[in-house]
Amino acid sequence: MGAEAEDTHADGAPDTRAVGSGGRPRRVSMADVARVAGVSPQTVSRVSNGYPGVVESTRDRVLTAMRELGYRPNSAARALKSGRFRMIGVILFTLSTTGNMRTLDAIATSAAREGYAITLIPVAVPTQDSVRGAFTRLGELAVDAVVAIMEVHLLDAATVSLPPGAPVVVVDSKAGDRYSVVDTDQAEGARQAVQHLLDLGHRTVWHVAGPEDSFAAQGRADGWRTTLKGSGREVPPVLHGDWSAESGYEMGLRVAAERDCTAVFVANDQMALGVQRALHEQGRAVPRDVSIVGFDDIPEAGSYMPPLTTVHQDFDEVGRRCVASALRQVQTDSHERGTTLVPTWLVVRNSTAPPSDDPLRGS
Amino acid sequence: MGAEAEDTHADGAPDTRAVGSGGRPRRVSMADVARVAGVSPQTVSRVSNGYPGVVESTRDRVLTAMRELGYRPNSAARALKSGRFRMIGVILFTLSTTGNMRTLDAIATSAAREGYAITLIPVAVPTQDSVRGAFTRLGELAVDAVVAIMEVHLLDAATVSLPPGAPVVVVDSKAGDRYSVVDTDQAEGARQAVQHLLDLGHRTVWHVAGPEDSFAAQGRADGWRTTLKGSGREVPPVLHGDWSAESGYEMGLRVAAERDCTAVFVANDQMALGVQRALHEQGRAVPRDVSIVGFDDIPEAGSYMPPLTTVHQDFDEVGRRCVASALRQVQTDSHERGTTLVPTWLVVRNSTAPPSDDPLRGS
DNA sequence: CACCTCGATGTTTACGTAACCATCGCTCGT
DNA sequence: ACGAGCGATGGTTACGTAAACATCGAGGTG
Repeated sequence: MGAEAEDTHADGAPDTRAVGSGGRPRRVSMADVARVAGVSPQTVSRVSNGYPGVVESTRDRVLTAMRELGYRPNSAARALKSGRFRMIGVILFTLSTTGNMRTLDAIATSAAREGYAITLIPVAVPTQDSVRGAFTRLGELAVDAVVAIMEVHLLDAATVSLPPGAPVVVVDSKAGDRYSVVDTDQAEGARQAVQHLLDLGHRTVWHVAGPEDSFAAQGRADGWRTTLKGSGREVPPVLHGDWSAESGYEMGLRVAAERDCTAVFVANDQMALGVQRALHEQGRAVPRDVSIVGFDDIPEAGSYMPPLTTVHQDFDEVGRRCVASALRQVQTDSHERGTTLVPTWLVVRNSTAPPSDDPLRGS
Repeated sequence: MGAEAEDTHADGAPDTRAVGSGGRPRRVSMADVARVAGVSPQTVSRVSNGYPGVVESTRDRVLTAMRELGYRPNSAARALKSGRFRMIGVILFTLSTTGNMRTLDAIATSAAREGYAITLIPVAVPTQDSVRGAFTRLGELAVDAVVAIMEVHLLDAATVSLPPGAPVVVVDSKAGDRYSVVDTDQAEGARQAVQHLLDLGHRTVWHVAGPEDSFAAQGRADGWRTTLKGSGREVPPVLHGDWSAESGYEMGLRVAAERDCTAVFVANDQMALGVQRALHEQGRAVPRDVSIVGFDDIPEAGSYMPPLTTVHQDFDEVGRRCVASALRQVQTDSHERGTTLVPTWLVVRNSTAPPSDDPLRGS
């Protein structure tokens, strides 16, 4: 429906308003609909918002008039009056990491189900109009709530100033004492990965971590360390990558040089790909010589060579809970704190096996 | 800056307005700033928008008052008055394909540079308030322009009704006769891939395509077919995947069964990963027995085993041109048509080589 | 020296909506 | 039968901003 009013040029009947050069047609307003339907603008408002207290016949008349005129509510006016935008802002540094992207996707889907749209809040992008000496336009973000996918201290330092009073939900951070925090249970995920390798009989497990300033990376490294210590195992030095496959390759070379190493837990699947390649190039077979467990369970993980055993992150659930918390705060005009952890689970594929008795390996 | 006014509760001086339960503090408006600065609201407006015609001393006084009160422009009121939202809507079905995601990222970055934010327009998501018999809230999208990342016929069929009169830019589609279309030069990219393989001495090139309803997939398949025919080569049957590595694996098994096949052009890098694995499992070495060229040049492509030769898509440039066209239309209140193609280039890595003289392969 | 011009600033108004309150007409209870 | 009560609808107003127009004062020109 609505197609017949979609294109004012294509329709048989020419638009009644001036469409001439530059003079925009001035959108159909409630008053127009009210006039055609023979009711007051207020009744149109009630119908438009689905409020009760409008008799069926009147409602039909209004809806017909709306269709006829191609009426569309003016969200600016509505927002001005109601103070609500039906919009959630998502603030992040980059879309180019799988985790951010999938979290965003989940948030958008979940929000849409509640009738909320998503605005991307760009960060640290120098705007051109700064030269005009005016306040930055990006400060006026028309959002009812904000979901930040970043470490809290980065959020604090960010150049955006959040709308005061707007609820904030944070992903990928601690600080549950200040905001509502939703996150994957990084430590538990790491534990699942490490325990799986220990159960297979590996003496210890190496770790290729993400960048040091990432809270997710820290959480996974902590979980790895804690699990090893809890089992009384030796804790090898941490190797830090930057989430990229390329950095995984570099760390993989380091791992390959450690002839003792029979098992590696890699903090994300992209780096795991690089580790696999490095091991392969160095003649160390996966999983015969070295077992690998990744993190994320990206769609491609099942197509690695060999298919990657990895910790599955439930991004959809993270998104759902973010939106749920944000909207709860918006609707009750309250402020939530505390941390919600979303469970992970291990997906066992072919990159892990018991350690072999390879005579090459010393001691 | 702004931190001192960020939290009305924390400050020493209690807010002069009622902050009680539910009664929100009513934001600082231009009138408030004007009163404090001792000027008219209009002058505040001029300063806020960076308009000329305000003397330096007055401007300073206003800016000081703004800072003092923690003033933030009300975008709803601004949009209501000006009719502009400084917002671009991006409409797409899913974020879960690399191409969509990277295009979105590029658009967001490019838009931010111009002071525009991005709203994600979800498609075909059933909303809860449909039960209320009201118009869907998602129809009121507050955007000045729309970028659609999808085939045009899908856009037409989509459940969203675009704001009438708003400029539309389309990616991944033909229909330059109706809209402004920006896209990667799929055919040329395919040509580069196929020509590279032919130049290496391969007799012909097989093709693992994307889904049939994708315009990008069609464009790449057409480019492949045209290049082969142009060189008088045999055109093998097209194999269709769905962009996923898993589907690439399935098609890879089919390719591996074709003992004649020495070269494959795969329509994206994820599927190429699957093809690699299938060939590997079937004992056909890459690139010795079969050469592979992918499409996209995702960051992981260099970490495949072997590193993948692929066609690089310049997503950033696509995003830039989308935003440029959209904003040009917004600012001049015009309607652009025509197609802009963004060049691709071949990135040669290790998955391609001249065909070997493997005796297994018949004549 | 009166007048004109132009730059700086103020005043008025309308943008489209929804909350609030008023009004109107009907039904139900006694 | 008549008023209370209630459901349906209308009238008024304010949300915060920016365009259009008005005003005011200073400096230049004849």
